[in-house]
Amino acid sequence: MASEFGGRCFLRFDDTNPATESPEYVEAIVDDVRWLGFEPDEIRFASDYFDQLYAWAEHLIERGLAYVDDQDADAISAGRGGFGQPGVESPCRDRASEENLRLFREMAAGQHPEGSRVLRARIDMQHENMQMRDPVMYRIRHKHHYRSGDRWCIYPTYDWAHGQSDAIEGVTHSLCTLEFRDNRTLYDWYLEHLPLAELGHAGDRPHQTEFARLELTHTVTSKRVLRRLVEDSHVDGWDDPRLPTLRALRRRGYPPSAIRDFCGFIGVARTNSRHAPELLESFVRTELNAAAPRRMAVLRPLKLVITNWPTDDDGEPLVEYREAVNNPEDPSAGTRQVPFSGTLWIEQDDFRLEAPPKYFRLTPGREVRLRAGYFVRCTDAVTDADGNVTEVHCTYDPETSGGQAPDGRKVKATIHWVSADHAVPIEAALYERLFHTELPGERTGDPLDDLHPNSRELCAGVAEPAIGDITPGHVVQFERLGYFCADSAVASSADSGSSEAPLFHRTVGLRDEWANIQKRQRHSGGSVRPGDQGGSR
RNA sequence: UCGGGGAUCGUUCAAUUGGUAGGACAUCGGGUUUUGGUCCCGGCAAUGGAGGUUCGAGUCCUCCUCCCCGAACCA
Repeated sequence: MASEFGGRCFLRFDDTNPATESPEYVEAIVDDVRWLGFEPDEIRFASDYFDQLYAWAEHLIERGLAYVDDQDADAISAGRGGFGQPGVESPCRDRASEENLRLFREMAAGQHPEGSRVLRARIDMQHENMQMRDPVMYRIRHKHHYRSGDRWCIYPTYDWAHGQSDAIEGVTHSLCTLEFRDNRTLYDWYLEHLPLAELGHAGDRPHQTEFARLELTHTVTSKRVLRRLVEDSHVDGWDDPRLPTLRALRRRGYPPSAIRDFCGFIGVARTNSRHAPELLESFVRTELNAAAPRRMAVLRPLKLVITNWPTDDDGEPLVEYREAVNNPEDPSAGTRQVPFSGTLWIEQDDFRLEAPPKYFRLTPGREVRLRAGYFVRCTDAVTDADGNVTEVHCTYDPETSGGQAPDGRKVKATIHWVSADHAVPIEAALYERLFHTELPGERTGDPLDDLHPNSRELCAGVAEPAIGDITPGHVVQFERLGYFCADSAVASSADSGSSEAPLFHRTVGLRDEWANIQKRQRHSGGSVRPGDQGGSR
């Protein structure tokens, strides 16, 4: 927004609570923001302003607008009243300002125990907005702060720090999420009662604007719940590709530009809404379709033998190098050589002993095209004792080397493959939504009750040799399977068993028409709706 | 219970001062295609409800309904 209007953008950490701040979080957030593509003009901390905040607190005390309250947290809470019930004033509320000043200085000097007193703004205990019922400005915390060290033992609350920090920085537009709407009244009250002119900033004081947070279905964004997922090992860490955190999306291969496009497209609104992840995924696909190099990989291998494949003088099957385009969307990406021979791995999904309706792939008697290879016709299949297909036999047509038949006959499917003798083992992680419901926790109150039991499936697969070109952190399209990101973690946190195979995270699948057809076939599944038959109305 | 926000296709974001409700995702149909991908064409589909003002209301007024936030020494 700052760049759109030629302004400057500050990234500020409101580190007002020494108990919940740590440098690790700061570094992680700054790192995530940079990766997303934003360079803050300045990084600031509310703790930079503790001195000014303290001086302003005395300013309010001197004017009878703040007082030290000796009540404990429970008493203050009880005195605040409730929705529709007015609060009651604290017995300390009319203390003389000299005494308030003395007490406040003693608090700052460490002469009072933690929790014994607070400084409150003196506003209105009858106010219909709870934020205005004498909010707490300072609390005593005898704790070390990761930035201000042991200099302070009283710490400002968020409300007392936020607007003032904005004012000190000369911020004009202070953006925050919807739940702070009620706090805005207090934000304005503080700023109106402080000598901001002394700051020397030109123009108006800061103003707060609220907008709806970005929510997605089938996941959680609550820090509390995310932490539970991580700490209770439901996921592998903050960068587990199933999480919606920026570092997770990064590890999964989401291009930052796709995330930015998505955010720009949905815009900024005040409506509480929850976007379907499909929309984000469509931006990811658009980006990756243009940029990702193509390779062939087989995730659930099934052996295919070409029975009429020629052998060389030693009786060994011939090896042929086929030229394959690296990206049909980008001719400049060039081509590569892919080894082809008489024994190949194909996808189990690409063969059926008995083909269901609309199934275009391999089945006995049918001819399909091997991508960048030849037409092959299935002659028969070998099954084991349980009836599982273990091997598929085909014959190839040497005339179809160009991918077309000279006699003009067509095939309805093109399938991918990997030469068995040249296959390099890989491991692929396929992800489902982390939660199987749109709004996790809606039924039981606990989001974890809606965890998808199999949100990750690991496949031991094979890929063509040129997979070696794909370095960690980069995304490749496995043809017909989706986009996959080479894992960038030093040691894979996924339990990959004994395999040393490189790990690929499926960023997102390709649009899958066949999956839709199957879904429809399942839903119609022989049952006919009553109205469809009778023709009566 | 009181205060504050909000409500438009299945989902989501639009719609000058009141003037034909539009796009994207999803979905369905068709075309192209050596990825059932991409691309192209087309279809379906909405103003929460009831009144009122007006030639004309998603936009203005009244009442109602539903959803979200708010009673931390959290942010």
